[in-house]
Amino acid sequence: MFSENTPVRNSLLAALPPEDLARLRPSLRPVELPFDQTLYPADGPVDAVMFPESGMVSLLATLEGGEQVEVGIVGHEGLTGLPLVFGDDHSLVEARVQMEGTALRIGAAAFRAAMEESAALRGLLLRYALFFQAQVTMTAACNARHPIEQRLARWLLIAHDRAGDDEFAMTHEFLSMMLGVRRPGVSVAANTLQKAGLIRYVRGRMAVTDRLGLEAASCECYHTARREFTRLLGPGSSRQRG
Amino acid sequence: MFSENTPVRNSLLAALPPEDLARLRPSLRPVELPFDQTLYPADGPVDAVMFPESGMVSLLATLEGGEQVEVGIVGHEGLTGLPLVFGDDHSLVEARVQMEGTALRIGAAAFRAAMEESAALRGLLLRYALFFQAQVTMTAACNARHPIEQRLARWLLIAHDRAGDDEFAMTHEFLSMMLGVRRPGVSVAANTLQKAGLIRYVRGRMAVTDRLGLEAASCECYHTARREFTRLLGPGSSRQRG
DNA sequence: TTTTCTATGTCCTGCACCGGACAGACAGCG
DNA sequence: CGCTGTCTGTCCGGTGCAGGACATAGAAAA
Repeated sequence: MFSENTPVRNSLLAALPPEDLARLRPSLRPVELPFDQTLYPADGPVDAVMFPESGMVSLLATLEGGEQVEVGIVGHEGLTGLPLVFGDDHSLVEARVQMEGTALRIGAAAFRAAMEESAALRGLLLRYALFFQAQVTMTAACNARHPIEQRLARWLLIAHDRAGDDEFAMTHEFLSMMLGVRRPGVSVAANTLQKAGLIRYVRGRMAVTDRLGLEAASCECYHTARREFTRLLGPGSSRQRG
Repeated sequence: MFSENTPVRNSLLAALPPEDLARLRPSLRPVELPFDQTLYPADGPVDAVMFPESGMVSLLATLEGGEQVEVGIVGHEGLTGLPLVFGDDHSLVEARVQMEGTALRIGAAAFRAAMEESAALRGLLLRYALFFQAQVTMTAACNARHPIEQRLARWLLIAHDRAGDDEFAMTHEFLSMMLGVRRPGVSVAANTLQKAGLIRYVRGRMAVTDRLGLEAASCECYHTARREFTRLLGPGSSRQRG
């Protein structure tokens, strides 16, 4: 569907052995990820796997009353449609685009076939699934114990990692939904971070001005998840353990 | 290691085709799960998979400062050592026995071999992994939004499911650690549930007296997780989707 | 320019829960 | 029997955040 020489910008695909990637390529179609698009709804069918090349997708649990809580984030380092990796075609959570971008899409049937063909793909995606589990685990602990300001810092770091730019679009209103707190709560926390010189923002534009300071202001959950990512999917992780 | 005719009381093993189970049996050893035993530590190696036949095991994330937050629970319906299912031998979370019981244990190497041999085992355990993910997801949302009383009710229901008895050992102190709240907070919530006639307790003995009422008092998270379990692992779930 | 919309800052009240402390109650043990 | 340890109920002050409201300030539209 696109030239064999086009470099892939999704880390998972990039980590595949060239032959495995080559076999996968004909099934991969580039697609846009427009802001606010729902890739699949909560408690509904999953018809494709997306490998983002840019942008950011949130996974949101929906509670009765309709309120949503973010439990995971996917960018160019991962994939959406995780249930398909497990051989299921149904998702408990909604996948929604939070920063526009592009992705490579593969339909459920083709994906299933590819998984059966390629042991490298299976191993890699299972490691990603384990990382994602770690992310959700840290979110559960974080939601239970950490104050807004630390969670905000964590979220901004994750967004910064995916944005590919120090500046990106982001309102307090939006952040409040992601963190599951009130909007003024975000304003106060963001103000504190801004006064500390870690970020700058005006009307929906957010900029990270002191990355290291922001890391120090966040809870450990960010680092724990990143360390887990590196262990499972970082350089040198493909010669495998168990 | 034990007679081929001994019925297995672990739901996952019981759901295996007889031939697959028979092949697995020689590697399975019955072990005790004494109260408070750590099966594997946080951020440490996982050397075996355990299929509990009774009792209950908590998975606990540890935050800096040493405080622990429960993110998942395993009983006779599941297994511990989930990273081994993903081809990894390391766990971010601690697995600790919270209600004594027994389990069937299989070492990491034998488990790995069994996974390679049996497609049924792989499929089944991947579905369990997906259910477990749902459990952690709901916990993340629940920790973010639900008050102590509802979370307590949810936890008691989960414990009740595993206990195999309407009465079981359970102190407020212990519950407070599991829920990540103060002990008096549990006392107040438990008192409310008791006054409503849903539970009874004295000095470390807890009894569920109105199961349906307790379900009504809990948040939806309990039902959501149970529905997901039924869908993935309940009767008739083995002829597979994707 | 003025109008309108959206994003942000700020204030209020109220509640859930924290951290800490303490007293009563029950159980096991000498 | 009393002693001791553990479990539970309750109260304190304090805080973080909810729910709600309102003012202000950029930005976009007219």
